[in-house]
Amino acid sequence: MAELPKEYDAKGSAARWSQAWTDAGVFTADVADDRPPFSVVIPPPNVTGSLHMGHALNNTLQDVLVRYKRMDGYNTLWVPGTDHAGIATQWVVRRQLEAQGIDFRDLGREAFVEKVWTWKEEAGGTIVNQLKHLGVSCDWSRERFTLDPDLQKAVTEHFVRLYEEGLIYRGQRLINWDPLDQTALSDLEVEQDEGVKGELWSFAYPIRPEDGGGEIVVATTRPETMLGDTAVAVHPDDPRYRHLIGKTLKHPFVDREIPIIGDAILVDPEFGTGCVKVTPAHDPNDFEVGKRHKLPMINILTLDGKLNAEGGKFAGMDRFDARKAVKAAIAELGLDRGARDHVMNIPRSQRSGAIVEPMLSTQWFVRMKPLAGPARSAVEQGFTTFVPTQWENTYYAWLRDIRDWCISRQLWWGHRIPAWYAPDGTLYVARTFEEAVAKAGRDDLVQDPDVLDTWFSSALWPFSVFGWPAKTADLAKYYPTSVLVTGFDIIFFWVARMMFAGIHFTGSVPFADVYIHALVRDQHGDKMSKTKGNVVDPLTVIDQWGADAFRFTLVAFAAQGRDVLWDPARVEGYSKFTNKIWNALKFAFMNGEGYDPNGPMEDGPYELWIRARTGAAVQRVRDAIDGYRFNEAASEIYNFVWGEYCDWYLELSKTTIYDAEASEARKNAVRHALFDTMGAIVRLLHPIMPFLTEEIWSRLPGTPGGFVTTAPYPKASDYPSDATALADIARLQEAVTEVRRIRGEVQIPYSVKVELLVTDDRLYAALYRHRRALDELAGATLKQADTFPQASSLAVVQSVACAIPLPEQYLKAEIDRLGKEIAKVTDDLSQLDRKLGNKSFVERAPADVVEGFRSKRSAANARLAALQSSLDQLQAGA
RNA sequence: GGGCGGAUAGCUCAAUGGGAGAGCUACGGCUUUACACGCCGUCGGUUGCAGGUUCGAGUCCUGUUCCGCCCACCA
Repeated sequence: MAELPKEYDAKGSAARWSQAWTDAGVFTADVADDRPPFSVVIPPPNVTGSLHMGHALNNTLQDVLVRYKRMDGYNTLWVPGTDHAGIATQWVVRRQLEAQGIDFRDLGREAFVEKVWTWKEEAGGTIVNQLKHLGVSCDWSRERFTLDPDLQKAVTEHFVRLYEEGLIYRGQRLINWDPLDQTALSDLEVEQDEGVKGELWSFAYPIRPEDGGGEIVVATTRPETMLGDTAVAVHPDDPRYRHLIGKTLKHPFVDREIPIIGDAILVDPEFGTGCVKVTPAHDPNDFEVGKRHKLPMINILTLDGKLNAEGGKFAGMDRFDARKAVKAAIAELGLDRGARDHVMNIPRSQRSGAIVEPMLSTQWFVRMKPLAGPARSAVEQGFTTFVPTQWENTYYAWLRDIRDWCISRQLWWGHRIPAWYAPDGTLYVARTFEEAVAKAGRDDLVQDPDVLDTWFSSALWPFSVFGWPAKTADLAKYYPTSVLVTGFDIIFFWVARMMFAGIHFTGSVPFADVYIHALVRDQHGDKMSKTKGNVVDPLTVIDQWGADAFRFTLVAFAAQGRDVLWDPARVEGYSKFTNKIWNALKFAFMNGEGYDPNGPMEDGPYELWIRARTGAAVQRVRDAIDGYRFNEAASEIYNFVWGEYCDWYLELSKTTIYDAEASEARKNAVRHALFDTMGAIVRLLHPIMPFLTEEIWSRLPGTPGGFVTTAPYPKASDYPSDATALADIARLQEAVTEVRRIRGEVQIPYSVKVELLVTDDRLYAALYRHRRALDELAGATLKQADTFPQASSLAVVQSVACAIPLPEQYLKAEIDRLGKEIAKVTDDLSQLDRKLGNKSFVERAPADVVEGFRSKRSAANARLAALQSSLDQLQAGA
């Protein structure tokens, strides 16, 4: 038997096996392999990113599925890759340049993009390397980047086709403008800062003297926008103001006359003064009013958030300075009508944090309604299933109320919009410049300077990675993919968009299942964030406890529909699990000398038992993974390994190993069970703990060789059940546990052997076969007896009273124990009596349920009687 | 304003309508020859609250409180 290191070397194993797998190309999928495919595309992390807990959880769960399916005989492919992440990446490089005193704008577009590429080549591999530390089994030969030439082609195709179908249009709309990044944003990229304390400030617009004079009071949270007001609206049925509709106001600062209009949709007469200032170019509601009433739409802001020439004397001021200045100027004119506290939401850019301005702007949009419908019904009809299903409602709700998607971004890093303009402004959308020139019949065309929303390219990921629009073999084999594993935070950003893009362009849903996992939070349930300082770095955890323990922890935490509350104690605990397994292996090695997998074997009851238990565990683990109940899979393996294989089988195996009279065939059978069960364990566990299991597999005698990662996943049918052995060992376990409890409570150390006296012939005969086990596991010597000595402790096994003779010193403790036990059983019994005394229960409950309670009652009765008589006897003697 | 999720042992979490469990912690014992990163045992509960359905509710229904999240244009 080969030498086994004293401890498991997590780091060494990770390095060794990662390399070995790569060298052997075991994760490289063969498109010609005609076994059924199982394919997954990674949610591509930002190329700027570094691995955080969310990535770790996400990729561990994918790896569990992928490794499981690979072992289980599927042609398995996991496509890795990264996302170019427009805004985020542009910022990273922009800041680096700023640190060198360079303004990226001075560099010019081409040079800047060149810089970003250089940076990407140098630093973009960080997250990929970090993923490898986690042990993911991606097919790196198929790694993709969303700006790869092929994927650019796919994005262009996507855009052009949608444009040709009338599903993409260019138009002037009110969009979300980020004055810091100076780009438009989609609705999803804007977050609301909720419950901000602000003020609702009122001022008066004077009514023209020729319209009768007087004033009308309006309120606003953004005073500076009054510079863009082109109307004041009242409710058409409001008796207070009805008569003013059609009259005109004089703007106090700019040379403009403002009509009073009636609008029943905008105005709630109950709110504020019942009069609303209308700024169509800077408020979504007002924009609609502007369209309804054909009002002028006056943009008062520059792209960096200052007042433009329309701002009159406030022109050039920053928007927030202008706010104060406008208020002051109004007050000077005596038009200030006071302010009151007001709690409001402030829209901020998800990326930059800047306060977003609604701004009238010409941008590119995707018409969503026609695309959303099929995406919805595909899920409704079950072509794609969300796990847990509750997320389907979230998905439906978003698609139901969807609005058009603003896809143009005023950035330099990203997919350039395939649209060209002639000098006269005529627009040509084409796949290439040449195609545009051909369409235009001239070559003095200028390409649209904007790039596309990053998510516009991510939407194609499940098929662009396979070469779409080309009809590749990979596309035919691996698309649609089997499952998408992702977090709920990008159901709208990504999942929904992949759904409609996939359905629209390929005619089929991009994945059969969507498994939605939770967020990783800290121990207190708070979101991890750099500002809070509660971020846990996965690489630090891996470094300290090893990737196996880390992955096991993540999987054990991944209960459906629950957030993961990170608790460092759990990793420590599971690192002990790796140690436990290693030591079990060590035990097998120490006693495995002479093992011959093909030699004669004679199984004993314990071998039959562990085989049956293994089969049951295999089935439970398979069921759990099949149902995406990852935490259950982890806990089943944990309990089986620790609670059955180690706690029971290893101990029971000693009865043969240490038995000088046991035959070689018996010993060989035990060695086989030790190694074979370990072989089942490492295969069962491999998807969760890839390195430890590969390390063990490589050393395990009796395996066919090769990697565990390509070994077949255990099947329950390989481990036949055996009802006799199960019942037999259950009885033994009951006896051992009973003796141990008495030892524990009466405080008899194991150094003191006890006798277990049995009068019942059948029980004695049954336990006799296990007398060595009783000795080994409970320190009890089995003896047949006619009567029990007065000074003894009571052990009840299978409702039969047995006795453990006790030296004088333990009798007091035994009396206490019996008292407590009697109280417990009495209580127990009274509940059972109550239940079974209930006529309706006995009549209406299913027979097997009633029968179950009856047998529990008779067991409790027997136990109580035994306890009572034992106590009586002891007290009589005392 | 609408919607979703959660609330179970000190902590983190389980429990197809059939007597509420596990791990960790705590407490007691054990240097038993794989493992003290261990072994054996014990304590610990009005399942947020109030109703209802049912022979039977942590589980289903109604209401309610707290926590978290998502969506939404009230100036």
